[in-house]
Amino acid sequence: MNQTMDVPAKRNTKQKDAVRHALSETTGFVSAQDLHLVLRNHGSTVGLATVYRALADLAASGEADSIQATSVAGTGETLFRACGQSHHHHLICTECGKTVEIAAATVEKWAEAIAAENGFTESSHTIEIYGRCASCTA
Amino acid sequence: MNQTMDVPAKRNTKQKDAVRHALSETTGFVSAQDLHLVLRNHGSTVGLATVYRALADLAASGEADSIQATSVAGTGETLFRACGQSHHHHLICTECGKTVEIAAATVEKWAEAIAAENGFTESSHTIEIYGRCASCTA
DNA sequence: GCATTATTGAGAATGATTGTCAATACCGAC
DNA sequence: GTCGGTATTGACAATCATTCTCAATAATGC
Ligand SMILES: [Zn+2]
Ligand SMILES: [Zn+2]
Ligand SMILES: [Zn+2]
Ligand SMILES: [Zn+2]
Repeated sequence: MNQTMDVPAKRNTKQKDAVRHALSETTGFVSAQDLHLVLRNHGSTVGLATVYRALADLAASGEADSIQATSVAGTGETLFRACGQSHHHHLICTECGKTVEIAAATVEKWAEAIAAENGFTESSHTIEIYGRCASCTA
Repeated sequence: MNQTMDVPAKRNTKQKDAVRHALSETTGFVSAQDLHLVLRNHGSTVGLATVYRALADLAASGEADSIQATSVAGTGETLFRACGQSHHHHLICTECGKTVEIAAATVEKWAEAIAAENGFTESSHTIEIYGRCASCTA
């Protein structure tokens, strides 16, 4: 093996757990800033940078999914959500943020096929569906 | 009609044409900053803010498509590309940026159906496929 | 308990994008 | 073609999300 062991051992901290917990409480996607506010409002003294670091870790380990808030009139912030481990996509309400996880083998195959047809390898994809949920259609 | 005319009449300017032209020259997606550099290197004295404004206009009028550069190790900048008018998606090489426009009625229907099944209306979607093109697979 | 060192938090720094505003250049009217 | 009202421009300041810095703190193994 040529793996120069230099990856710092991870530690469990109250802050990281607090972020994980706060994230699991929310139903839809949230920004790091919003989550930080929620935590502070609950008495936590966690720092903003720490929330960013914790979310980055969760996203890296697959415990959380992240998307870019592009919609309309946004500076494009990153939103996070605690999700199932298996590969899936999202149906998101642009009004209340309600999120439904979507898993469809057919589109996975489609995306894979499109890439292959054009000679692309190591393909990946980004697929999100937006709309206004029943509750918000009033 | 109740349309209080207050939309400022658009004007044609050299700068806007320069941006439009520079954008059409590039084959893949480019950032506003990169496009600004290209223009300056070609002798133009166009300002960065103007390039941003022109690109925003082009994107709004449907003359250009935009995506968020998330991929790997990017601060998430917005990329633009002169595209066909009709609705489509993209297959993008993460290495050289080569872009292929994709149009597939089946996924359009699929996305529409998923939204409807869950009681969502006014649905839209974001679908991009990434990979490494033949030339870059060496 | 103790030493080692990953982690934290406050604030500075960064990078992309947008706002400000006086100077400029379109464009339709004369 | 000239003129005038106003949309547009460009240099720079301002904003916003995110990352970096670094001394202080706390988790882990012994
Ligand atoms: Zn998810
Ligand atoms: Zn997928
Ligand atoms: Zn396109
Ligand atoms: Zn589509």
